[in-house]
Amino acid sequence: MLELAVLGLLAEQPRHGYDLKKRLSETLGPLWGISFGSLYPALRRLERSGAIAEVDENATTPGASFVPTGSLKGDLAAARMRLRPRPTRRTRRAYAITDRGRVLFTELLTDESDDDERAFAVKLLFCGHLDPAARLAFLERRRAQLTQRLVADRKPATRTIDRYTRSLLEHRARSTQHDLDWIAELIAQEREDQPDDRSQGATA
Amino acid sequence: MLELAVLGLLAEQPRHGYDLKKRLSETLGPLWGISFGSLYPALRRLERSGAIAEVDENATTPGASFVPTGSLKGDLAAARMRLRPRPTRRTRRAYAITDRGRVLFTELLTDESDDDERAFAVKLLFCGHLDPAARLAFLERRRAQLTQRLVADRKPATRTIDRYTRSLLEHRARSTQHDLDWIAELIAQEREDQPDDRSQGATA
DNA sequence: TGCACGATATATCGATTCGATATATCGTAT
DNA sequence: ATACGATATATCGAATCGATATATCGTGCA
Repeated sequence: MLELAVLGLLAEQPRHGYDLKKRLSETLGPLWGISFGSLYPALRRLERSGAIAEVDENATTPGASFVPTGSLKGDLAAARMRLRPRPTRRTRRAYAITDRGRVLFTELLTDESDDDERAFAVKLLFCGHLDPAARLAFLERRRAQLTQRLVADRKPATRTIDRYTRSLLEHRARSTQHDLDWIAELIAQEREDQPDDRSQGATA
Repeated sequence: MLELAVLGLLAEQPRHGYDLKKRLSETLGPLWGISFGSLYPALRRLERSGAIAEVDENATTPGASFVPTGSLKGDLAAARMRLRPRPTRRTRRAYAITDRGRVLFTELLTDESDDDERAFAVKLLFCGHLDPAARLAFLERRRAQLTQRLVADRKPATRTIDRYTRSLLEHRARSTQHDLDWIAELIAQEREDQPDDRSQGATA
């Protein structure tokens, strides 16, 4: 999931870790407070797998020039580092998405096997990269999921429940309905933009 | 967090793992799909620390009779197990909360340092165990948190954002407002039940 | 000039949680 | 009998979290 989020942001332009975290936190907000302890390992995983690559931050045309910044930028800093046992880098590392990364991005974005709350939010952020039909399918999938949940929520509890528990359950049901209305509106907007409606036909 | 949830349920009556998971899943629902991979280790942690203890399921008076079920219930099953290298138990293990556990439960329930979405939901489930003043403080804390978030959500985005991102942010703000209304009502109900309002007075 | 301090930035550790998988037991319908 | 689905526990590797450490940058101010 984190990998999808990172790839999605890097698909726009090269960024460094701290920036990625800021963007994701302000957009996903309380739903997913990404931590550095998961972000940096994720970046290393992606780099190892060749989905992203470190780039010179000053490269203005993203994707074009991969200047592998193996050399150093500041001699003083470098000298200081050489004095220490493990020369940990603490200056910016900018990453750009690679062609392999774009393929992976599409795979993760269209993967239907993981569809929890988080996954939906992240995928929605980047569903502009999907073609209209796939995007509609994605939204419909979410709608079905929420409808399903609402059915489960509506059925009265089998056992006696405490006052606060009841309130929580009632609020959850209302929230689900709220989410459902939202998705329905997103779908309506999609259909408006795409009246080309061959309803589930295989005439792609 | 899981520990609080487990202790809260066991405070009502002894239960076994599978049951705990069912209860929590149906109540916390999509917000927190507890997995066995976290539940069973949590049970072992709690048992090691003495917060819970294994009990005979047939014990009708919880907390009174701790019959350590070291002995076996079925000879045939036991015989079958002895034939295997590692006689893993797969029959029910019921646990009951101990006095140590009740202390820990209260500590976790009143701990203000972790207050994310999950923590709020879990604590709400068990806030009936708090005294009215503490419960009100808990709800007020949540209200402040949501109000804070709403302020952050309301401020217009500094940068250009995509259509779907905007929709997500708008929906989030509405959801937060929805949650806030809910909490406000819970608080109102509390004050109704507790008009005894000596505002922060120590006259318990 | 220098230097204190908060914001920016990366890294890492231990613990918790997740998701998948394996396997045993129980109830019941055929 | 026995096949099957629901109940039940256990475990592994990987992802994530939360805390902590440390370096660098920008800015105000003495």
